[in-house]
Amino acid sequence: MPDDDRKRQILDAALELADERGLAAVTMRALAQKLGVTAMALYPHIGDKDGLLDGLVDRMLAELLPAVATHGTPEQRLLAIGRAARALARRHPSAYPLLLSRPAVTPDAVRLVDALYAALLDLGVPAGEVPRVERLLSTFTLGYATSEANGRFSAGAINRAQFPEDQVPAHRELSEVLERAPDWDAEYEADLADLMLMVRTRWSENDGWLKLQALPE
Amino acid sequence: MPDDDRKRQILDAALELADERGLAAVTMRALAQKLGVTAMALYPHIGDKDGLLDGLVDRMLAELLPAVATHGTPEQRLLAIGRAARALARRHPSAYPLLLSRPAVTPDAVRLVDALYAALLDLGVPAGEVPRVERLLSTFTLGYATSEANGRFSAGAINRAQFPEDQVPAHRELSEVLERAPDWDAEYEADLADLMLMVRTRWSENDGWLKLQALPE
DNA sequence: CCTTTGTGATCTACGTTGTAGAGATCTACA
DNA sequence: TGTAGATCTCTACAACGTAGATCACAAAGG
Repeated sequence: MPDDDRKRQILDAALELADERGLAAVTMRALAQKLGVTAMALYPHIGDKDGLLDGLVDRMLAELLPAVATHGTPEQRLLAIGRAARALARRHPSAYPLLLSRPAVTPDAVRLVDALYAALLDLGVPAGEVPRVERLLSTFTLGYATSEANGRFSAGAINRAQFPEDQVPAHRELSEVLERAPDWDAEYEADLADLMLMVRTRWSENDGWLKLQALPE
Repeated sequence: MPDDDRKRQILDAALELADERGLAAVTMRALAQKLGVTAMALYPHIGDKDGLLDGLVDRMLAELLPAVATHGTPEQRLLAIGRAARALARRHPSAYPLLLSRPAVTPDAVRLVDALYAALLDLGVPAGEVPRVERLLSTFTLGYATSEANGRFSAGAINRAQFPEDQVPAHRELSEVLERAPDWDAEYEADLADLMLMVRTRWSENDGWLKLQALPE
């Protein structure tokens, strides 16, 4: 039974490696060298490469956990986690996308989800909808930072010019807006605000204000 | 200058391979064997492995493009694209996550984004906010299917039991709900509905109804 | 007819990856 | 001193992406 402290050392080094040189640079050999051992020395601690990546997910979630607060309004608590998630993504842009692609079932992960459930319940979201809304919010949060990290966003302006403009009328109409480089921090904050508005509008503080209309077929 | 038909043949085979045996099974050698040639024969057509994956992104976006409609209300048009995106993810669960991790700058990609821009403009979203809202919606759509494909969602019930229940009070409160296996189709539809509600609430059909409050610090 | 040209595919080979398997080294307690 | 258990090392292998050189063959020009 390997030492758990050693495992954390390994995961810390792996995360550092990912931060410095990208996820692709996290190879068994490179990681081992950083720790002054052989690649094979890692296996008893982390299982295999997949186990290492799962460990990174845990490691990051643990880093996110302090953002869970018990004081404040439920909305404040949701926002705190949302903001902490983005801060985490900023610190570990290469590793963060792993959160989207690997299920997290560690105690820390469950605790985090529990905090989100609790906040949503406090906000007035009916129990039957809470897990769904949690998935909606966490999916957005993880997807957004993943998109940022992988450059999905920042590649629009390049080849817009090479288009016959009448094929992309909306782009033309928005050309002035599209010139400006977005402020991603402000954008994320605005997104959070909209999502909070959505939750509030839908369920709390306004019973009967709006009824969800049936969606058009 | 290699033949473009050949390139599409290769991409079709690669997508099929990914659908059948997962993205990890899409190796140069395996793909070449499926086509009855050598691995090196692929290079003139697709560049390199990265080019192949970019090609898969294009291939999938092309498959999504027919969902772009010019008739119907803007809301109907947004929903049509959202639903088509999920159908695409169902058809190509292994390859779909690539859409989140690779910028798409092909003509097809721009055309798709243009359709989303146009619908949002028609819905009354102010020009300055349209790109942001497009990113919000597409991020959710891509992230959701990616989460589904990678099993991020369907792993909660397993180890909830092994917890000291007082550490996860919200889970306990929701235990009945969490027992039920979610209907993912219905959930996605409900998410789309909520996001549509968000857009409508925020900008259209209700000027002055709701003012976005400043977010708590 | 032969030759040239060019486009694909092939063959071989290299460095890197994850990891299996066997052995070495060290610690601690009898 | 000897033995047990844990930790690391050494060696080796199959599979990966791909560089470089070669080859097959169809179309075009004389």
